[in-house]
Amino acid sequence: MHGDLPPGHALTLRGIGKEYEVSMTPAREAVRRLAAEGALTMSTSGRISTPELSNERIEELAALRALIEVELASRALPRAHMALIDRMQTINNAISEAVAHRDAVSYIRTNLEFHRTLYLRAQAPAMLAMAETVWLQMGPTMRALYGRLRRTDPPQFHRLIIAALKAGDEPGLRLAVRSDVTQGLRMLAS
Amino acid sequence: MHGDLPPGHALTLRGIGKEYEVSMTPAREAVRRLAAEGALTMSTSGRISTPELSNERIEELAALRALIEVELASRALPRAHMALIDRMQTINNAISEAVAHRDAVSYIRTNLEFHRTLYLRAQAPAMLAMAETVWLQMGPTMRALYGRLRRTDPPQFHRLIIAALKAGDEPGLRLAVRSDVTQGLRMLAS
DNA sequence: CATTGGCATTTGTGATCACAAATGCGCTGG
DNA sequence: CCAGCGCATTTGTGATCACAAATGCCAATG
Repeated sequence: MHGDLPPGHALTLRGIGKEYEVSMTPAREAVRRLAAEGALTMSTSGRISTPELSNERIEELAALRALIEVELASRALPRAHMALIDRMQTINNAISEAVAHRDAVSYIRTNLEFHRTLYLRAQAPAMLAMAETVWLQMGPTMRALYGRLRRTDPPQFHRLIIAALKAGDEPGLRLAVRSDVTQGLRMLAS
Repeated sequence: MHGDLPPGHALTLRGIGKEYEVSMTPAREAVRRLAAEGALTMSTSGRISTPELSNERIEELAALRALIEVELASRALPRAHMALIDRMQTINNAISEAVAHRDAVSYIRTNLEFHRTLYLRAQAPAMLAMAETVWLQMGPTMRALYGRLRRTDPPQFHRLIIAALKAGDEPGLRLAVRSDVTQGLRMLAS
């Protein structure tokens, strides 16, 4: 989810088991679960690797993020008090730091933390789980995308999200979240 | 997914293994995967059962269905030719049959087949997978809901969906799908 | 130099087992 | 008759193993 692995990275059950000091059995369960969620792909012969997403698949996942996360943000809005917004601003500073250090993994992790902090307030665990499943599928691809990118400025739409939250502006929040979530697509196109 | 099991139904690895003539190992993998997708729940001690959904959770899953399936229908609309609509009408007749026989499992299965037939045309596998994950979570609950229901008429909104498809009416299709998907909530309220 | 053939190695699969914890049933005592 | 206790049974966990298939390397050949 955090982009620790690049797309197409191969994994083995014995390797995972050794890494976490367990036998093949727990490693297999974890892998099968992640494969079911789309976080890993298994070839017909059972080989395990991180997914290499086609552009169509990326567009689809971005559309799913837009659908689900806009709804989550909308549901969180009435419950978003100043303490929450402050916390999001703190996380946003950490994102700037990660961007400045060109640390893709930190960037992805703090960026997702920013979103999750808001969505937790929506009190909608099933929706949040869906959103996280999408994040899981995009992890390696986001690493590749952000790694390719040469940017030094923090995400502009996060400021819009925070502003909309402060103003209680629901349409503005929906637009800001949709824009933020879809911005990765523009990177892809360029 | 099809409501073969009622909510809260307990399962054991050894029982599943015996039922499908395999050892505990494949049974465990299947159970862990289904648990990860929310189709089964595992207690803290690892006991397995079908989920008993709270009303809040049902509302959330219905909202997810509305979000995702409306999008799928919208994407399928431009590709929905007459052969597809004919097939959907045939399936709709099978639904009427299932309703007449008060067969909850057949009803659920054919109803989902109706939706899947349309959504397959959207060429959006990730979205369809998401929708099916939601279906999976609702299976036992749908069985309980439809089993409680005493109805003899087929779903009214399916006719609206077909009409909107024929007319190429996208807003109408979105509304019809949303209504159809959300109707189960009304059963719950009554 | 590229391609094909074969072989050693790697790798996932499913079964089995020992173990510990949880469960549930029957018994006892009030 | 009911509540509480204790033990036999059930149940999930993780390790290990045998096996078959796939993989990849290396050499032989055109």
